[in-house]
Amino acid sequence: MHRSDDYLYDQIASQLMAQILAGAYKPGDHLPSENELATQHGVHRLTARQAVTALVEKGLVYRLQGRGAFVKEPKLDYAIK
Amino acid sequence: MHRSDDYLYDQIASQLMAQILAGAYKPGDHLPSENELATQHGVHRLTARQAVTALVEKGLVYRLQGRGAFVKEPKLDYAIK
Amino acid sequence: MHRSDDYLYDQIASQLMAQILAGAYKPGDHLPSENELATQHGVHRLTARQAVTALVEKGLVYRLQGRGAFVKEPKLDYAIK
Amino acid sequence: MHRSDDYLYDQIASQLMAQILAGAYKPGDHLPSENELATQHGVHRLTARQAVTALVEKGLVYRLQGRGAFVKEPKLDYAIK
DNA sequence: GTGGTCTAGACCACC
DNA sequence: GTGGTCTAGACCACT
Repeated sequence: MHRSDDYLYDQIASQLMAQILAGAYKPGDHLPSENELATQHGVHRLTARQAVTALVEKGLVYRLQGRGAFVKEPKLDYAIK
Repeated sequence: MHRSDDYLYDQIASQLMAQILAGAYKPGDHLPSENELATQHGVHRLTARQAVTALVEKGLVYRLQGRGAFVKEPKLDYAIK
Repeated sequence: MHRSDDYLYDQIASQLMAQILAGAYKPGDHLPSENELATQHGVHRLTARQAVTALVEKGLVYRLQGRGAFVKEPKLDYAIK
Repeated sequence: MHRSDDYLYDQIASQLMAQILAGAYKPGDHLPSENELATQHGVHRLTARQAVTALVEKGLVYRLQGRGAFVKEPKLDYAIK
């Protein structure tokens, strides 16, 4: 098990999650693309991608092929985590 | 959506799954390492890793850091899928 | 049916083909990537991609996933076309 | 406290350090990978890794994730050690 | 022009 | 010696 934020992708994921929870990205909003995230954070696209994947696994966002990643409609459960 | 086996990792995953269901790898058994799978199939380790990840997501195997990947004890649900 | 060079991708393909036949790219050589071709010709990457695809279909080059496109060893048949 | 060169990794580190100070590896140069060092010296990769870590701690080299280890620009301080 | 897959090869964390 | 992360950069599938 690893502590959160030990890794680059965790840091990026945490930051995005904070922005989502703060309402900077609202349900249905388009997240920055993997390329944008990579450029913004100075990492490779795959690392940015891992961050988005982490949020998908947390149930905060979903991806559409060829479209991008979007904020999910909150379900009661992710305020609890 | 993509058809199964369109991709290399799907092919490897399908083959491993078949072997697990056929009993070639039994619950608790150690799967070949990512490096072995990569060598056997002539792919990069990451592609082999994606195959194992697919099986993890299907609930057929689990991973232990520094140890390897192992066949799960079957639960009633994966005969159904 | 369309006349050759009606389309941008045909022009790019023709140019690449000329370079290959002239020996600027030799068998086994790595062609410029789709991104490079797109930038060089000021076109969308998809257009550059179509050019390379045309050469693949002509049998002049082959692609390797994650590697790029390479000039084929000439076989008797492509002098005929 | 241990005497230098009591351990394999110290011997490898000393050797690398000598090569750096002799200019065989110059500032910015890429050191051999951990795997190469392990093979060259017939040791386990972890041992090779410890050697590089020792040089990092001495301030002679730095590591970049996914890239390798590189010789540092000399700063006044490592003549002192 | 996005996300999806793949190659190549490195270091990191753990057993 | 395994899986985990990361870089670099390519092609693939889809909108």
